[in-house]
Amino acid sequence: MAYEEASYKDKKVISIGVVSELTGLTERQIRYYEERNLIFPERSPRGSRKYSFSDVETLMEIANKIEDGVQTFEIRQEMIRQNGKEDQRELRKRMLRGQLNAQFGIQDK
Amino acid sequence: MAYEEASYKDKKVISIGVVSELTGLTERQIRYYEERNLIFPERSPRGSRKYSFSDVETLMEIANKIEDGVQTFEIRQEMIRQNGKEDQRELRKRMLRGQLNAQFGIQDK
DNA sequence: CGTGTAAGGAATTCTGACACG
DNA sequence: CGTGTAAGGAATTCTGACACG
Repeated sequence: MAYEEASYKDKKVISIGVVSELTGLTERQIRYYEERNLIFPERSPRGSRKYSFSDVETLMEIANKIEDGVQTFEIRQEMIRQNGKEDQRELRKRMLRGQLNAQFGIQDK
Repeated sequence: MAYEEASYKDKKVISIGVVSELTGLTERQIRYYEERNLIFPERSPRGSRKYSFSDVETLMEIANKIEDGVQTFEIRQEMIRQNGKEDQRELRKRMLRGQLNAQFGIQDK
């Protein structure tokens, strides 16, 4: 775990203008979805928003749902549930790994 | 081949300011290496340079070589040789695939 | 050769607000 | 609720050039 590369997909390096081009959303819309806690860009040293490719994908999904008449509040609920599920999956994986280690001493590093 | 995603690694979406932060190089240096044909950013609709993660990696290698006293001209020579090798590898792969197709009719799509 | 810098302009991004519905 | 817009400022990026060595 010496590396914290987080891979290209999650590195926040894209400015709002490019995200706008990539998603077809206006900057106003993108900022609003942040206000509604649907995405969480980082800030560059100078204060401008930086997005990852993951964020771009999330925004495309949000755009689809909004088009279907889903409200931002509901979208957030879905995301929370979704994250909950992922957390459970991770937890299960970790537990399984623990068992294997106990039985066979498989390296966890 | 319906997709042209080119994966995240090669998508040119990073502005020169962020590349500067990521590589530790000044914008002046980054633009100069482009002038010397070592990197090839795309231009956004409005004309600003856009780099990929691949470009960032290439720039880190360039930075190392420059530090070792290698001149931009030599670095370019190396890159050309390197690309030549990759082309040959690709060619060999393609030829092999062709043989297999001829013998067993394996789908190439 | 590789890099710094001052120069002036054009485009980007930010925030808070008013508007419509 | 979700989005558009005008507003003013601050930061970004661009190009061509002069400088040093």
